[in-house]
Amino acid sequence: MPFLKKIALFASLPEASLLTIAEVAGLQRFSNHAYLFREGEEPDFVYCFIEGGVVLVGSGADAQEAVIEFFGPGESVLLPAALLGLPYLVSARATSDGQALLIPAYKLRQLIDQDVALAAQCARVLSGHWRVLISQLKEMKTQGATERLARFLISKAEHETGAATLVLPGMKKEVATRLGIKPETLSRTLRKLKAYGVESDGDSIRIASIERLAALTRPPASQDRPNR
Amino acid sequence: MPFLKKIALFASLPEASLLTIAEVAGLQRFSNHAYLFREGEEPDFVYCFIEGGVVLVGSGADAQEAVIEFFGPGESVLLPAALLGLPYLVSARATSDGQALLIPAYKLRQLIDQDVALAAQCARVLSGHWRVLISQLKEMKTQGATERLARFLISKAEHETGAATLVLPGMKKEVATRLGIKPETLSRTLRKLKAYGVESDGDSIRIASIERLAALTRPPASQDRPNR
DNA sequence: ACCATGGCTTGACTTAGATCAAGAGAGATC
DNA sequence: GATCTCTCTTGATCTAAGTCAAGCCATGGT
Repeated sequence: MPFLKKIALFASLPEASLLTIAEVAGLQRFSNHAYLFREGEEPDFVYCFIEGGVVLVGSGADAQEAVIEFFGPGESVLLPAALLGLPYLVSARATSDGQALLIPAYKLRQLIDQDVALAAQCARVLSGHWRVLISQLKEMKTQGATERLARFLISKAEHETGAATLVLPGMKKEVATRLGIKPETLSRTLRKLKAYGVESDGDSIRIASIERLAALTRPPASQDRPNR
Repeated sequence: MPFLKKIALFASLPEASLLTIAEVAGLQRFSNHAYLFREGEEPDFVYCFIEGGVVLVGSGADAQEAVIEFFGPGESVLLPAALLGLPYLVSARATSDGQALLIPAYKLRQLIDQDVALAAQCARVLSGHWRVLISQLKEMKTQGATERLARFLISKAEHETGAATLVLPGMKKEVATRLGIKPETLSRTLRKLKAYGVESDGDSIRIASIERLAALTRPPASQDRPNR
């Protein structure tokens, strides 16, 4: 199982642990827009993406969807539900064709109490996930739609300076709810960002200068604020 | 150290682990409104509350504060930053006098690679925290201020049916930003909830019927929706 | 080739919540 | 006991984002 090494959860584990995992892991292909699992279900597996990715969505009341986050190759989802044996709080919908490694939840619950390396790595990966959510929550509570979109785009760019081109990790309407806004508002906000050097064509985006865009997110701070 | 048993992180650990932890843990008293640590600092300790609690706040641009969550007795904060050795993303301000157990971060980073029981328990506690944040994010993205307040109040009540009395876990303005709204809006929203049997006096709240309040959060769902 | 379907954009209008402003109480401090 | 400061409330207005509605364009099926 060469690709175990590509999954953050397993990359740093010693050979012994890898072997045990390889024994219980299964491979699954999935196609775009397919649901890998749904909110409320009992957790059967942890999903680790080798290729392609998913979006985690929570379905609020009404028919509203709340996109929590996008996940791609090397990342894992559902560790929390699997470890605690509690129903999923979110559904996962594929954002492309791909394949994932599935680790049975009950196996993981056994292994984690026996294998220090695995347990410690789980704790570290979960810590990272926690920090991602904290950042998102902070943004939701303190920034407006424009700033959030700007930071989102920057976070999807590889480098942090100069120009960048990137592809949105999902449909525009998914990106919209990830940002906590409606698709219509995303459309308009994206257009507003043209003035800051952001060109969009379908699902690919070109940022002329990341610095310029970043300047948007922290208000001038000092004396003069031209307009706004 | 009898109170190690009262901390969720340690409650289920075997004697051997408890002893190692007791050796490195220190006790600290703190008083209301004091900052235990601030955003951006290097993580020195994990904090486990024996008595009293804190609020985790992230400071967005400008002077805006974003309250992430309240933590009280038995709970721990900062595990993620401590395990990863990354700067805190939030500050912690006491919401009452109290005392906390401090575990040095570097010790924890050592222990977690040696003690399965501890590592596994960290993973489980972090899983729980992750789920709490997911729920909050979902609410932020799909519900209005009124619904969020209602669910918040319900979550602070001990039982889930009948009447309940509760004390807000912090100042009203902290509760407000925890909910992602301004203090003024909290005031008004609280008043709106009077119509649903919620009486407030200072920081104590009386809910006449939790079921009635809960009904608010899931819209009628079926055919007829009176007004709205 | 035709017609659905569904995603995206754009415009006109509405609204939930923010902002600005003023005042009431409750502790502190001198 | 008078004054400051700080939290909370209430009222009047403003605005960012939501809603409703129409149209465009790509995709996919018949």
